[in-house]
Amino acid sequence: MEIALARLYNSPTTNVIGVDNMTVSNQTVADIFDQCAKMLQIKGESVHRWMAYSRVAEAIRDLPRDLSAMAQDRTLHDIPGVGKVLAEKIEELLNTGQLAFHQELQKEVPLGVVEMTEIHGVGPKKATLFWKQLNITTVAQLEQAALEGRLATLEGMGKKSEQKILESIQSQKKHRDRTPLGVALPIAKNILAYVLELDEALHGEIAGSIRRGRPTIGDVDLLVAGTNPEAIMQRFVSHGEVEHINGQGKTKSSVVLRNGLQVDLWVLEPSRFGTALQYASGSQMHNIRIREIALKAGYSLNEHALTPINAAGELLSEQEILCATEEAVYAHIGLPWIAPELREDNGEIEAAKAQQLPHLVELQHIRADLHMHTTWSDGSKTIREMAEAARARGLEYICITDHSITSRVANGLGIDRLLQQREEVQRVNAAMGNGFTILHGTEMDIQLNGTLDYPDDILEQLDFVIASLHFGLSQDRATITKRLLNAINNPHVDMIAHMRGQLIMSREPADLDMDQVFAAAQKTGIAFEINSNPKRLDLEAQYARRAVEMGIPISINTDSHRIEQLANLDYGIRTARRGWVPSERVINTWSLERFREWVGKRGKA
DNA sequence: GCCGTTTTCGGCCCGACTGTTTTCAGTCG
Repeated sequence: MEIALARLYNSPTTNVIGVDNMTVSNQTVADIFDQCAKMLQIKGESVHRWMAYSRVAEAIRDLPRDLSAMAQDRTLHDIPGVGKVLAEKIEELLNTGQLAFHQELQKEVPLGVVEMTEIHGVGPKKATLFWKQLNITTVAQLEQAALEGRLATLEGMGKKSEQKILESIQSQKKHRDRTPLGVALPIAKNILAYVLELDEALHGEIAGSIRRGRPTIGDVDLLVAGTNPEAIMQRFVSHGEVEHINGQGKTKSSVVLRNGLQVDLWVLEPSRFGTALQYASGSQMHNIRIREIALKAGYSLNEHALTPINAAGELLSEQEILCATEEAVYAHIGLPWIAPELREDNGEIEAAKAQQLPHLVELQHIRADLHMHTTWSDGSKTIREMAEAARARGLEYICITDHSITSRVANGLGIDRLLQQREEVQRVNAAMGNGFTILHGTEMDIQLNGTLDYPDDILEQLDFVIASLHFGLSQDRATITKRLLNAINNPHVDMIAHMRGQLIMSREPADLDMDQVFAAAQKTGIAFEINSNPKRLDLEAQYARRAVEMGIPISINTDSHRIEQLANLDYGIRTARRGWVPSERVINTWSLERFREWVGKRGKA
């Protein structure tokens, strides 16, 4: 996990004293807790103490509510890992914009030393060594010292270590951030396929955070079952995109690609594939919990096997249990298989124990795509071409939802063209024949003042109405929330698309008051979209989960502007599964009849 | 610092790889 120091420093909340009318974001609290964890670690505090801060930071990042709202409800203790001390620290941050404990720590450990530990190959011990021995307190100073050969003279260091640190600093300058899922997944598939071309590589899986469906990826984890690890590893490191080999062993190797992405490969014999896949899929916190449960059941669990432990606490290695599948791993410790997208230690283990895991939506459950564009606005294909492509992908119905008039750059439709388009939809529908239906809808803009682009008497005539925020996304919280509520409260609007307006790693989400938004949606019965475009993946999983818990319907759509984008549905499904979304709650898994009935009950024919 | 069909204290997962050692510490996942 990387700490975004720049973001933390630039956040006004850390510099302002005595703020009362300023909201401290969840992100800021998480960043400060992460820094506390790092500083405690450098200070040599107990691993359990600093891990407590790190765990809570991670939990806060995945929270679907504002900490400030939770503090008012007195529900901070509901966050796993938050006890008396951390709840008080969160409240201090929310109330004052700063944390005295954090500032005290900074007097003992310079933040530049924390920053050094973010360099690959530099941990708390090395960072402390450079700081205490050479008085180095910034990454720039560390780079200079490495160039001058001063690091190699230290105890426990040598020329090779110095060179590695130098390379890490320089490579980190090129590639600091995480990688979007939409970039990492195709690369992972490509490299895995390349390795599997080798006869000795029997089968494999993409593991890690890609398998869990996270919207951004730190590194790619691959797993291969095979009989000749050396040959498989050699094949792996000889892939054309490999720029640097971090390490190459018999069971694990790690490389860096030309684009800066790190890829790790584990190779195990097929009989151990299940334990290895379970291990490599993570998350770390899920695995810690699973291994604790294994211990209570009398086993030590690692990536190779489940090993029984006798009363004296000794491993009975000769009795180890091999698992070729993940199902076997979970079964041996008394749990049903848990879908990888749920494995974040976010309640999935408790649900598994209670036999209450959700029946998650799958790609093949989807019968319709309710959000796509054509040449009528900014799409590249005609209604007919989009329909044919959707039918070829196995869908039963689609809804054409071109932009409305306010999106002038997207050639948005005025009322006249919207009505003309309806006639063409009817013509193409007839031409398509039985067994496939094209619905006519719109993706209607919500104007800056909250006004909708079409009047109610026009909306009434459409099969399905989407409302979207496309601009003015940096309005203040009260303004943009009111604007969105205006759309949610219109009975003719059936769905809000890509609600928060985020673009992964390039645009922050709008500052919506999500408590108000969810409450309004629960009242009106409107659906929320999970947009499958890998640049959006909006709603994010934690909000999708909250929607499910509140009974708000979900729709998973591609927002396609080109035929190839229809395949993006896979990303939306992964996001929905991370959000614990069961298929019966997804309106486009329903038959056309049921879907029409649902829309009809919302106030239209 | 958290947590509890081992509850208010004593626990809190497990192994691979590298470089510097000469048996292991540090880092990473």
